[in-house]
Amino acid sequence: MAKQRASVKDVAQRAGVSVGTVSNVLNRPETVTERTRQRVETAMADLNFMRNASARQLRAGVSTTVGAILTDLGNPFYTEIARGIEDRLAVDGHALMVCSTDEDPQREARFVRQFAEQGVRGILVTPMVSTPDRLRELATFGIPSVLIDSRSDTHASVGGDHVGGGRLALEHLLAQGHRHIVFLNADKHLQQSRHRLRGAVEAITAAGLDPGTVLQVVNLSQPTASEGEQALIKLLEGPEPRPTALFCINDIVALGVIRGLRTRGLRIPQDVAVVGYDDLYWASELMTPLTSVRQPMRQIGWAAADLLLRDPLGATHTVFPPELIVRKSSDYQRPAD
Amino acid sequence: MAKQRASVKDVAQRAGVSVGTVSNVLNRPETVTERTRQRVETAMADLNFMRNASARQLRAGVSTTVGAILTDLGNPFYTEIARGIEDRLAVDGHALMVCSTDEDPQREARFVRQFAEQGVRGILVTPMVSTPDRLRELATFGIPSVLIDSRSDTHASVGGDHVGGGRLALEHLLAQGHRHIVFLNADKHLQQSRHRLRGAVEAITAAGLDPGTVLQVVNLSQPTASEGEQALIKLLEGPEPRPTALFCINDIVALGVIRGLRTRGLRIPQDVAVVGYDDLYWASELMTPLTSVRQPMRQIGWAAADLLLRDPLGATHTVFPPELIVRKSSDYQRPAD
DNA sequence: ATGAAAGCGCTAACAC
DNA sequence: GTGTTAGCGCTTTCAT
Repeated sequence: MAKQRASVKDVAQRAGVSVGTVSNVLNRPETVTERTRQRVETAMADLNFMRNASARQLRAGVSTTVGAILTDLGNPFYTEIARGIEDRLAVDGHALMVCSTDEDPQREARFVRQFAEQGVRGILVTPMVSTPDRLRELATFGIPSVLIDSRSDTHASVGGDHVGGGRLALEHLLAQGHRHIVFLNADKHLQQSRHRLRGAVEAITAAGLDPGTVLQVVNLSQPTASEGEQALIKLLEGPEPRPTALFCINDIVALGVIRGLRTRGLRIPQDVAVVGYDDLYWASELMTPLTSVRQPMRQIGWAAADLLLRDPLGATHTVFPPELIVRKSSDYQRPAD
Repeated sequence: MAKQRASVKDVAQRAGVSVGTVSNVLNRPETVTERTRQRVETAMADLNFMRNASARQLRAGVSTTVGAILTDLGNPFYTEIARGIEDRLAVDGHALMVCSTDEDPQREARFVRQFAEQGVRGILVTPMVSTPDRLRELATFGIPSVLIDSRSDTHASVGGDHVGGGRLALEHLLAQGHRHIVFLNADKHLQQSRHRLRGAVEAITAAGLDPGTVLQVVNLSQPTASEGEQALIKLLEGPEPRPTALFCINDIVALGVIRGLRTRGLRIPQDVAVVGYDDLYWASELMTPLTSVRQPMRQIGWAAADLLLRDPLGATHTVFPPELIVRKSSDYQRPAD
């Protein structure tokens, strides 16, 4: 039933040449006479020959697939990155394997190993703290990797400037007169979280204010809409003073926060201002258009894949500057108390 | 520099057994003595042995990766499907290769071939009209495939009921009193487009009305927000009567339409009602909360992968029923003219 | 229960 | 310019 696929041997036979010649037209066509090349190519077409990538990789050691280990394929931030990666890989015909870690180190470790066994050409990863260690060993086996969206001294990386992004957001909120701000942050171990917090604190200090009194940090167990909404509820039920502004680690969390504020009849931005991060494509169309720190996700993905393919060694760090897009959710000048 | 990876040979040597035994430990541990199994496993751990998937696949013919050919990894509809696929594959340790066709048959053909060369275990694809032909040949080579989101007589498929979805949307709009409705549809060759249109027409006919006068169809070159907005502008500038309701092929198009209506000062739903499709997670939080036909994307992806892995032959069709979620964008009873 | 050896499809070195 | 051949790492008979 299952027909056998044609191999180089079959092609060679049909074209009346040796397998070596077939291999040559495949890999070094310039070394083959025009005439025989034609014959071989005809034979290939006739037999519908398809190279066996496993055999090729086993023998030649060349891999043409790249693995991407992302935090969550269900999150547009990461899929935009994936799209950028894909576009770059398509340029020279590489394939992309993907997986989501959901920030579980165990899962990540499994995927790293799986990709290594597949013999991928390299690995792109939106990392956790422990990730670089897991990748170092692979590097000794000749499997390079590039970190996305956060950096490490030992690895090449491509991402946004999170310190700058945090600073931008806070500068804006301070300028709008806010003095009780809550940062709905992700896991405190994540570099992005720490960097954005650092930027926020810098902005407050630079304004001559005390971070300890101006900024309260809440770490979410997951940066999702429902966690954002939960955290908001707790804040509203908590002790005074109520915050006048919320800085959210991403737009999805902000979405949940906006929903929660609306449900409770609080006005945005008059009662509470909201700032998100990533500037996802729907941010401008929300019930309250969302102020957000924009990152060029697709470019980041593209650049990361590009780095991996051209120059995976060395610890280059490509940083894309963030951009604050001010919209209604924070567009309100607060009167001084 | 680049250390060599340990092979079964190295493991065998270190454990003082033959490579056959190592292979047995890997593939049929029950046939090996407890004691030697221990020894081999220790050796593997010591050498940090990683199986070479290429060699394994070449020799044993088993592949542990699945290819998914999706329309667009940048679109949440497809990434939710991807996430569902991924979750199912993770259950038995399969890896996922993905790519976006952007509805380009050429690209699709390239990816099909690429996956075939990789020797994937099977292919999942959100197809175009010509897709089944492209896959049929692979089936004869023993590479099964499952269509997602649209069906064919020759292939297994998993997806939503688009006829039913179109019917739901139109029944609703007709009940609200609309008699001039525009369907912002995708490519007319896509099965989803045709099915949803058929459902829409059915609903109109069932209501005793004339589809020709009630429904106008506009086919978008791409189902994107900006194309949706463009189409809207043309409609508004076009001849009377202006439509009172817009049925959009997906929520992204609806997003553009809503933006366009707002920009031009038209009220939703009083002046124009809008209905989307897919019910993406932000639909309820838009400036005008969006009525939409919900599809269980993640489940669809999961079911498709499940089908591929368990029972890829035969032409099973799994259909998930759509659900209409009514929100403000269409929540207005139109007075009879 | 374990070992020896053939061979999956391909590439690359070498011979002609 | 083309043919011959060894061998990549693994699995799998077939002996023992």
